[in-house]
Amino acid sequence: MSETAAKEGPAREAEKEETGPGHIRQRNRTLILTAAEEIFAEQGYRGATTAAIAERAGLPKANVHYYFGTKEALYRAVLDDILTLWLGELDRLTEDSDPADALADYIRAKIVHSRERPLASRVYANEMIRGAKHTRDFLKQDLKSLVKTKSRVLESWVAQGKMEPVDPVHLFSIIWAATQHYADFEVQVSALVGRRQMTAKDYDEAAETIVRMVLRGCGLNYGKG
Amino acid sequence: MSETAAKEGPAREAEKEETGPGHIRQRNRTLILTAAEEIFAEQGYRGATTAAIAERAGLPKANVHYYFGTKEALYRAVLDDILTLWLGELDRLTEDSDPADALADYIRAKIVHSRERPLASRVYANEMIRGAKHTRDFLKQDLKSLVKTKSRVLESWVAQGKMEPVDPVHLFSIIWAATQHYADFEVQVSALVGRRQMTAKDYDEAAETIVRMVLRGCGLNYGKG
DNA sequence: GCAAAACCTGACCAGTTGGTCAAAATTATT
DNA sequence: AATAATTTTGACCAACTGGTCAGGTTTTGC
Repeated sequence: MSETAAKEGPAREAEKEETGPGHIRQRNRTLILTAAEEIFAEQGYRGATTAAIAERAGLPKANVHYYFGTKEALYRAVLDDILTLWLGELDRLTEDSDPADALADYIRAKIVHSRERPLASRVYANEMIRGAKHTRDFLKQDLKSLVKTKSRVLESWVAQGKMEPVDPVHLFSIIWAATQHYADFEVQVSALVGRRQMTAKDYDEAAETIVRMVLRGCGLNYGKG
Repeated sequence: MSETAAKEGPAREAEKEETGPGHIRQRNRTLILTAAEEIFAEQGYRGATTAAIAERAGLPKANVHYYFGTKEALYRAVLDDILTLWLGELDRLTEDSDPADALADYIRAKIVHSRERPLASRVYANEMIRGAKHTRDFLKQDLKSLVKTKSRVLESWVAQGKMEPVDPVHLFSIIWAATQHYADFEVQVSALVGRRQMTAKDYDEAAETIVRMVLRGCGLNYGKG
């Protein structure tokens, strides 16, 4: 994508008072990006107003436009942050790792993400639902080639006799759908488990259920299976 | 919910020219509801404008307000339609049916839904992502009690030794997530399979992959499993 | 055929929106 | 200390938004 994500500040002590050139820009951009992620997740693209984002960030509206220009540029920057966060996630799937361990680890990591950064997941889900107008290139290039790479890993696992053949696109789709569901549809799942908020145990049980279905679906052992 | 869904017109021949009292109301409400589902799915609640809905329906904006009053009432009517459509969906899960057959049928039916009415799914997904402000009661009452009823069916299957125990809430969550993903994230899946639009075969393969994982995850037979 | 009910709609309105700008305040550089 | 660069912000604007309404047209019931 285009905009650069929030970078680390100067590697100083963990002191509040940062100094040096650009530290104001750094702080305010982060404030705005965080606020924007919240508002975009809660209200959708069109529903989010720059005024609401500014208020949540504790800055005047004109300041938001000073740093990001337009609402659309800010939205792209938020998406950039999310995609950067998600991109390296598939690293644990390698040819010589154990399929069951690798897939289970990946699923559990994705569930942790759903618990810890549900807002990011919701912004992304919103973007997909509305047709991925700002993410077309990412999907057709970065994500597609990443999936292609990882498909070869799956094929090698199959060739090594480690697992049954499974269509990789559908496998990833199911894993992503199931794990992100706990972020995007949190309100529905919460209602069904009868709690105002899901507990850590709820998320763990969700992860184990998904792991169980995926592993057995791939002809791998899980529990009694 | 409150508003009534689109009802069947008088059971006449399949003629275009309907007559009789209320036929105008019937026709225009359907036109507006269909247009509204499209616009709400594409733009989200806030992004959808009554003007855009009216234009898509081929009617002046004031006409939309004549039939539905407010944008919010129209949105609730659209949601009503969707929920009514989805409510009777779980009927095939009964105590004396075969778990493998019943679950497989249900998953395949849900995938058909994702293919044939993706817009409805997207409106619902959007509503969940944004916190289900208009659907709280449905979630906590109708859906929760329905899931509770169906949980007893699952428990009876387990008691009959037909399948392994599985947490019903997570099982349904995974099924819904995986199947609806093909409607909500259609643009992403399309990009990954490398087609502008998914084919019927793509949907069938998706369904079979989900069925395979769910059945084996429940300790049921599927293919070589 | 006629009155009542239902339907239609252009014109209008008050509130909101993303975005601009110029002048002031602060921070960085020399 | 002086100058340059960056940051801050209230005031402003044109476009758009959901919603209203009065007066007209069509459909319905009898």
